[in-house]
Amino acid sequence: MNLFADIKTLVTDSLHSMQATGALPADLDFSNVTVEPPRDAMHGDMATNAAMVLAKPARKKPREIAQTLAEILVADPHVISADVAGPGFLNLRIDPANWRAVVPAVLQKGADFGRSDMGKSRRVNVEYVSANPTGPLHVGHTRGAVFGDALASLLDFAGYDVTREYVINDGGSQINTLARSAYLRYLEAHGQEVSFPDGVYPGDYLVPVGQALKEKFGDTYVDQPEDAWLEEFRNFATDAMMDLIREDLALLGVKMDVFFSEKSLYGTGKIEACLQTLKDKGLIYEGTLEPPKGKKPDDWEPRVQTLFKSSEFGDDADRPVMKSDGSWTYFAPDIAYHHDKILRGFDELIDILGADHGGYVKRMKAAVNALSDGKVPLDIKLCQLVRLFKNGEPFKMSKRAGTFVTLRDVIDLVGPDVTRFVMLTRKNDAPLDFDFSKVLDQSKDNPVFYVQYAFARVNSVMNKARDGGLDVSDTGLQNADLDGLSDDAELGLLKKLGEWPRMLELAAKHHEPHRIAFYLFDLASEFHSLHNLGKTNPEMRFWQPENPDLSQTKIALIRSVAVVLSAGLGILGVTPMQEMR
RNA sequence: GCACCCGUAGCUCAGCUGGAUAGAGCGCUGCCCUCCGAAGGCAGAGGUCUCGCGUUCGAAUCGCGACGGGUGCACCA
Repeated sequence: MNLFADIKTLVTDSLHSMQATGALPADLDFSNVTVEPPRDAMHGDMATNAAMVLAKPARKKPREIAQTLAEILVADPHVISADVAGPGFLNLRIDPANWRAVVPAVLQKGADFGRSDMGKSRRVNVEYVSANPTGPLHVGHTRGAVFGDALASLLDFAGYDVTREYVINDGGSQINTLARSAYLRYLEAHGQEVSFPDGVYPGDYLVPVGQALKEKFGDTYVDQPEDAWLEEFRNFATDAMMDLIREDLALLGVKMDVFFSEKSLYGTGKIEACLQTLKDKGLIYEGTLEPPKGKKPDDWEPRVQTLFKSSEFGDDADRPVMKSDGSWTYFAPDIAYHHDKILRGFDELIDILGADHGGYVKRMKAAVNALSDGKVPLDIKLCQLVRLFKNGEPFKMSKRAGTFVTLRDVIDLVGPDVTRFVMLTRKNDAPLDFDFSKVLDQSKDNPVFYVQYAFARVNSVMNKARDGGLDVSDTGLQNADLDGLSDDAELGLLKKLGEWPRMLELAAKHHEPHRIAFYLFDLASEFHSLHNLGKTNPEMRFWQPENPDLSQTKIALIRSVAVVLSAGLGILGVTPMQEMR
């Protein structure tokens, strides 16, 4: 159930009947009509802007339309009052019974309450992390991983058919660097003194790879030229790094459906076929680009290359797909990869990238637009930097990797739940401060704790009531008489619960999982507030041993809060805690 | 120079794609436990939504132009 959607339907039905009686002209677009919570609760339960939106096309005064609409709406049993306010707002008061009905709906559906079919099972591919397989994941990857995973879960909850995908960049030259770095560790494993020049990866994580290479190949490659071992070491090291990355992801609780190898595009004709498709559309040509503006490279000279006409799709310039020596640029296999996703039948594509890839957005959207004839939308979400602190001091070095803080470092220090929640308390395009000391703080200053605590607190009350002999099972609570929920604070909490399905659809529509984190914080806040009323006013306590019926009513409400908290945390990938330790 | 992101309370940030008197948390001031978990709650002070022009019934939100901050601008991946 989604009360806001129900009332919106009621409003549009009423508008149609106004058209039938001639109160409104027949040809009107209702798509801008909204039903939403008013900013100020004093105004009512819901407000609609229908009269103001329609005033101009209908050539009527907004207040006049609102008045007629109000008369129709109050006739409906759901609506207690409909008042015209301000320039033409229509404020609605809903029969509290409608809000109370949220409770049995939550208790019956459990964690599925709020699930939506807005996605209509459309197939969405969410590509995230996709770190180069050259070492362990670091904090930057962590944010992208958490964001992508939560977004995927959110879309799933909203009725999309979601595929979580990781593309392994195993085709580029950084893999050669990895192989050479592994070779040095291999020599080291044979007791040789090695040094690590600039341009190779010095991290300790390659030590075991060197050992494993020794076990596998013995001393076969010890004094051999690069040609002899490069291919072999590339494959071995890439596999080892992907195992490492999979372990990292597992620590975070991230599970991918597909690991796509970029290498699989080479030598299979896929890149060629993709570019031929573009060529057939007249979007590939031989040409010369302008020199780059700003810092001009010293060695720049005009050269003829194979270019993609991305400027026809809003990019600033055309982009090269082939170098002058005839090899592919990075862009070419990436286009082919997105082409592959289109060919696999996805209706929508989403890429999660680091903010440093901002320059890539327009050209990739251009390519997808061209290849799908504008039919498959591509949304690219850029995740800003994470700034790490400890006790207010910047935190930079890792014991493991030496040069950067790894995902494992973060998980070891604060655990996956805290990591995930904190990283989702900011929208993706805002930088995030992550202070190791603050995120572990057990107080209301820490949103993670605050939300978890609300859940634990509900459980605590329920345990107490259960010990007192009350039936607090979900089926038992469904039978509670909810008329006893009449206090403003209780109704406020009911309304907040009623907003959950609506909030969720908006978050899914905008690809913004952070909205869930903020909602959960608000919900927890209203719960704590209500809980506190019982401190001074015993009648407001949830568990009142002398009044089991009323207790059951109140506990049905807070149990619903716990269910929604749990569902929301579940989408974010955070495990709710029964009790705080 | 160009593109993208950002600019909201002293600080860190929300603001539901144009709605009503712009909201939280921290910090500051003052309150509330013989208490279902005070690991909490309530109240107060604090704003020219960076600035200007425009669009309209109505702008923090949309458009244009400044200013300030970040990121990216190679045949790198």
